[in-house]
Amino acid sequence: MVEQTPQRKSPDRLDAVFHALSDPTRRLMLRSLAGGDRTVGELAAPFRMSFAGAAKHVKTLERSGLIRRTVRGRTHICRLEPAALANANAWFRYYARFWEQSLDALEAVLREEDAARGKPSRKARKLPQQKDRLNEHH
Amino acid sequence: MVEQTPQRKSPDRLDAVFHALSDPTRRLMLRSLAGGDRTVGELAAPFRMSFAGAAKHVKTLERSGLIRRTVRGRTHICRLEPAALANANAWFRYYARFWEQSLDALEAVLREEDAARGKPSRKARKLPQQKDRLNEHH
DNA sequence: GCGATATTCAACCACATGGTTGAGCAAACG
DNA sequence: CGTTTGCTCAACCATGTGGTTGAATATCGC
Repeated sequence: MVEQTPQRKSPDRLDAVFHALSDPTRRLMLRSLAGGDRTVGELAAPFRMSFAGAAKHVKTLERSGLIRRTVRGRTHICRLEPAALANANAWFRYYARFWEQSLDALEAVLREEDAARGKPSRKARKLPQQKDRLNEHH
Repeated sequence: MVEQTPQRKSPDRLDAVFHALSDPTRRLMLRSLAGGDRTVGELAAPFRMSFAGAAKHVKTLERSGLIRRTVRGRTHICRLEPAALANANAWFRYYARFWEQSLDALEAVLREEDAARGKPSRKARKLPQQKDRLNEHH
């Protein structure tokens, strides 16, 4: 039997957050919002799709809680809402515990950007014997 | 300019990864896998849905790259494949700095980013010239 | 061999999703 | 005032998704 979920604290918002993130258009919109608040029109502009189509994506982001919108006159200004992302990030952190061994391998991947060449430090992390992994760590 | 930064490594895998994570059943399966390798039957057992239904979820996880399966006899053993998760985690890392900016003192982040380049006061609100395409293929 | 086990596969269903178009509506502009 | 702007809404369509059932396919135990 599978234990009760680690996501019980943020009930089903995680579903919406991850779903929102699963679309490249919406990720790019978030990326744009990372540079500052944007109107729906500004968010929609870069995409080839219709305005209403892009506005749907904005609404999806809003429903997920990732962004918030304030109406000012006829323009709707969107801004990031970091709380929702924090939940998803917490999810990753939770699982990072279990995947710790592989996670420092992934750290290496992330650093590859900086240390792409230069040092062949190659930590040779013993390429884990998949037998005893993550059982001692809770 | 909108750089395609974090997604370029595994082109559309991010879509699949976030999509896989957007379902609570699949997240619970991942949680089970965090405790060790599992057969498809073991993964499916805790859920009230049909076996074939659960097996579909397993397949979705596999397609996303989050898990890998090795066939041994008639049983299929699934194990976590953290590399895919690494990309999603990298995505979070990338956006974390923008998020912090809206969370607390944005000047700190701006200083770290721009002071090195010598660009003084900066209004993040300014709309960048993103008229150029960022649609398609990210 | 036989039968039980572990799994995939195919067909099907209800419904959500991503996209379109066209209309409608409130606010800003001249 | 009327017209344009910014945006939502509703209808529609194609495809995808989560779920079912009923096979079919290997494999293990006897």
